[in-house]
Amino acid sequence: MLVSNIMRMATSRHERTHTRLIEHALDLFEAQGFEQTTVAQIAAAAEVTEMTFFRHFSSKELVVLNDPYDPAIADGVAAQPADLPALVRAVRGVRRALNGLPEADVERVRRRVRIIAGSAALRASSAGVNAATEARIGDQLIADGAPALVARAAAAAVLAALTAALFEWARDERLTLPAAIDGALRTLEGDDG
Amino acid sequence: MLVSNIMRMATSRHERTHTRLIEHALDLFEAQGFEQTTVAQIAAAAEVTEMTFFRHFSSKELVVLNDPYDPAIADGVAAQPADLPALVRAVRGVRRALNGLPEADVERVRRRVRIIAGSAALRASSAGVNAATEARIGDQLIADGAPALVARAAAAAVLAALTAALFEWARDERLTLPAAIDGALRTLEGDDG
DNA sequence: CTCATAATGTTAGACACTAACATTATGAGT
DNA sequence: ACTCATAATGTTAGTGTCTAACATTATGAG
Repeated sequence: MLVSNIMRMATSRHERTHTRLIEHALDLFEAQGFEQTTVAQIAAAAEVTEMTFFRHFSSKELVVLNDPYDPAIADGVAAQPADLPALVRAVRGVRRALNGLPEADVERVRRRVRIIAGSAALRASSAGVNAATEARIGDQLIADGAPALVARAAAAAVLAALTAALFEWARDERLTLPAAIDGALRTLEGDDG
Repeated sequence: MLVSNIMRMATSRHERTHTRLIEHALDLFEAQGFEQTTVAQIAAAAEVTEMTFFRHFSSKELVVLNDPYDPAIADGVAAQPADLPALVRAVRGVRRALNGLPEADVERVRRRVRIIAGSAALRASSAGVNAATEARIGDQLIADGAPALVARAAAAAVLAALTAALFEWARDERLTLPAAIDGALRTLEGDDG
């Protein structure tokens, strides 16, 4: 019963329409822009109703903003020695968590980031998605002895720099994802001229 | 004619309903929360129509997000010596721009920030408001010779840390606004343990 | 007091999203 | 293969933000 569930899960109806919605949504966002695309259009392209769209994604933004790498980041921060400055701990924690990124679907990620970077609404609510991670990083820094103000500022700065790196990477074809991330993080460590 | 215009501007009808809308909006946001308050309620309290509300504020968020200190920040960055690291230039530029804050209405600012910090929607779109300032800081850093990636990361980090400082200040009554800002900025300079 | 125009009102509608209930499809056990 | 609980989707009706086009009222300059 468990096994059959797992077997079925690989391509259940729910999952099929889920990916179908994502694909058509991204296509439309690239072709017409995010704000110019209505949920009705996406639903029609995926041959479902608007209602079904909202059953899969609680908002139009969340079709694009699906960050599965979040929990790892807070763990990476927790793994840092507590006697380092808060900002350094945050930077190294993020670097550690993002070192082993799955090389596989980098192009798919770049596509999404490009769409996000191209829409003010998406950029804004991508900050909202990051808020949970930011809070957890801050909590971890506080638990390791940092003052609240310092911890919140460090967490916010690292995530903002990381997001900026992603946007630059999406914009500049010559950049590698690890190179962009490392460049941004090193900026925070003062390793530049 | 010019004089009479100025005299009238101090309390024109437009300006009166403008401030009336703001006051009633903030009152309602504090009493019921931002998302629980409808524009219709605000308009009714201010004795105008919804349409009038949107003529004064292009979105519900913009009643609270009214940052008049933006252009000064980019100027402060421009005033820094170009041979310093980008992050340091950004930090010192912001510090310089925010040194002479009008002491007067600090409590009014704290009220607004508290409302913003208490709503996910407002936090998200406050990032949107900062985007223009962030872009200008980044442009300035690039103009002074910083690589694009470093410039964007530094600008994003500084503004994010600044925002975090504002939220902490709104939350912690013991904090002074200058102290909060300075604490966040010094975190980015590595001046802590 | 008159008149241009600034300020607000009215109406109609698009779009994102929610709630309650109805319908269809899918697979598990038989 | 058949039955049936339930997962998945559909339908309908609505709220709330925001826009556009046009109508009305208030304000101050001459």
